[in-house]
Amino acid sequence: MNLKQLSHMLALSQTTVSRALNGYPEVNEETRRRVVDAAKRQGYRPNPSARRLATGKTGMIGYVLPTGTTVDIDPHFVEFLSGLGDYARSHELDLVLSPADADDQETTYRRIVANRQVDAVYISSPRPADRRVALVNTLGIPFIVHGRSEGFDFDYPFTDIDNEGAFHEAARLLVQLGHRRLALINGDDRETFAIHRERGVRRALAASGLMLSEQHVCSLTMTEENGYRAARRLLEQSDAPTAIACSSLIMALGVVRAVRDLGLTIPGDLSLIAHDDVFPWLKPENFSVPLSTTRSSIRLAGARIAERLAARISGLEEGARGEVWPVDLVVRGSVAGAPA
Amino acid sequence: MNLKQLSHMLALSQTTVSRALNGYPEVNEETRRRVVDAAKRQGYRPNPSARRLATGKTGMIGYVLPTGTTVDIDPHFVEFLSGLGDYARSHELDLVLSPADADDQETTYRRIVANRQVDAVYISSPRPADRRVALVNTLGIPFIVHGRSEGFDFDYPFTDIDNEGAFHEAARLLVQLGHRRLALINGDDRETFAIHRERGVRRALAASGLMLSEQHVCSLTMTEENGYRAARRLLEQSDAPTAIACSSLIMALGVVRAVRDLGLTIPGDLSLIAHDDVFPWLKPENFSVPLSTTRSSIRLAGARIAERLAARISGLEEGARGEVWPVDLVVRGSVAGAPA
DNA sequence: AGAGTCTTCCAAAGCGCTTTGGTGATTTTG
DNA sequence: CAAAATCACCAAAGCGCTTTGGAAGACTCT
Repeated sequence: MNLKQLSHMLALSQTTVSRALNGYPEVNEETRRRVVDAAKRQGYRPNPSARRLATGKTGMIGYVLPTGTTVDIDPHFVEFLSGLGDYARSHELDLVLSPADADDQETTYRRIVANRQVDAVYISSPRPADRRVALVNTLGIPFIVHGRSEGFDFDYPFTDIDNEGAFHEAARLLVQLGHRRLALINGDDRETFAIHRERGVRRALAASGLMLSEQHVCSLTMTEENGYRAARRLLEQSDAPTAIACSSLIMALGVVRAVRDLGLTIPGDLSLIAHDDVFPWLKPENFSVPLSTTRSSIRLAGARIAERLAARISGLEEGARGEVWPVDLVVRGSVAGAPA
Repeated sequence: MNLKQLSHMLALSQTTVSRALNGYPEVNEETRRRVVDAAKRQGYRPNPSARRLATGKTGMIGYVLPTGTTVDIDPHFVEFLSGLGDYARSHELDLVLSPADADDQETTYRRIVANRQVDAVYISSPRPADRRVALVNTLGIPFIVHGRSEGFDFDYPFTDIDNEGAFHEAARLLVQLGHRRLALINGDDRETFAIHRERGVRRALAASGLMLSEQHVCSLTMTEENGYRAARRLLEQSDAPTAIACSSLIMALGVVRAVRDLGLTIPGDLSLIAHDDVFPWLKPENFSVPLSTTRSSIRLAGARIAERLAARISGLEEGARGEVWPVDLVVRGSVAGAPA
């Protein structure tokens, strides 16, 4: 059932039927009702291919997915997707993932924009002066950044959490508990979130006249194994830290294992706070010693970004507003006063 | 730069240019070269919207993503996606995720087929007599099932691993080591993979005249917390098992925690084998006691399924061939002879 | 009553591609 | 050497929508 047939059986022109269905004003309300009724009864659904050829609108949002045999997709992605999908579903939006060579995403961005394959895109895991952000900004496609970039001469719309504030609070608490030697097990420090977290820790330490020494900060992709390695390295130093802030729950698993392997205890010998993106399958309260966390649901972020993208597509949102969400500091058993 | 302009500057008809570019035979090789050259030089790329309106081909593969506030996307998904994306990238295929109400995916399948939004789809986490499989089969869109369904009067194409064989081998090893009371911590037993795994364990036990008692099998979604709960329940029974087969590494984390909480040891008091889908961020060899596993890379499965979908789209693959991959049993420190 | 203004509808022109159904020119065939 | 086959190309008709540029009729206003 296409528009031609439908309009024919209604004895109306395609124009009128199209307009009736799309809510244009120049059609009699009585006629509109007839049309809408008939369309529903006949199960008419406009062919999206035809519509996009005519309008350029696709009803899809895009994401360029960096791939490669040595490239791993972040497990956070799936939670983000849950939120995004949940919103998108209720608004009949689809998500198209365009796999790209991790070292050349630009080609893909250009392609999906030139081909008008999607109405908007989002960008995740941004770095300072991220080229993708600059690119989509000049290409002129609606977009939202999940996280923040830095160092541009233009503004852009983003949704981020207060990484600096979160890790500032975490470090401040540890300092107040008497810790003098803090360490940070961070994610990839080419990404902005990691930079902000380090900044937060340093600021908290500086406020008490302390420093984060270079050998007390690790920056690694967030795997259990890397968490273990980092923790061992830190704890086997002569001036081993008495407290660690850790950028991920998965890494924290490794930290806990290292602590155990070394015959130490949490929080007796080491206090630990990790960032929790809220996975359904791994909860900080279930660690053998319940883990203190800075908590922010990445799933909610996904839903929010879908919402903003939808708003931009339909012209309801404009400009370069950035929003920064506060992060909860949840104190559980893994922190205590510094050992004597 | 569109076809019209290109053909005009070449002083050829759109027909000839189109055919030259798409490799049709009825065009002089010399002319074809001219056309291809010009197209490359001008950076001409056919508008996909127009092409799909004309041909119905989209260059996209689809996946219906079950969503809902209470629905969690399986973390395995992201690894599967890595493989899928890696293949898709090299073949200029995009993936479109259509979020659907988890309780009504049929509407979405019908929509993407009726609208010709994708050239093929894949289905994951199938159950016996899975309605989605029956549906796409009748809808007539090319598809591959990742995993297996059961109980249809038709065949369908799938790629699965030998779950029954894997857990049969695992259980057989444990029995040979003298274990008499085995337990199974399984995934959702409405899904085929879980049924097959249980079948494998039962078969191995039966071969030695043993049984899998009802209170020794747990079926839960695969989270750390559920692994913990299941293990505690099992180990606090009067006839506690001396060996556990576990369907996921994430659950195994919980099992290990439970064992520790109960003051038991692996493998002294309990032998443990888990299934490993090969995550980059959590490796069985890094468990405090290295974990024995049945191993099969879900990422490779993703790449294979993308490959088969591509083959089906281009007509290179037909029929209902199912393939079943063998699974490695990797023995590490977490198994030992049954305690006396 | 005639001019202007809405209201409500329509015919037809895109959107940019593929594909059908030819048409001359050249080569092959009996 | 005429007939048949092949080659290399083209004009135009879709694909199914949206949107432009009217146009007919009803209504208002002076």
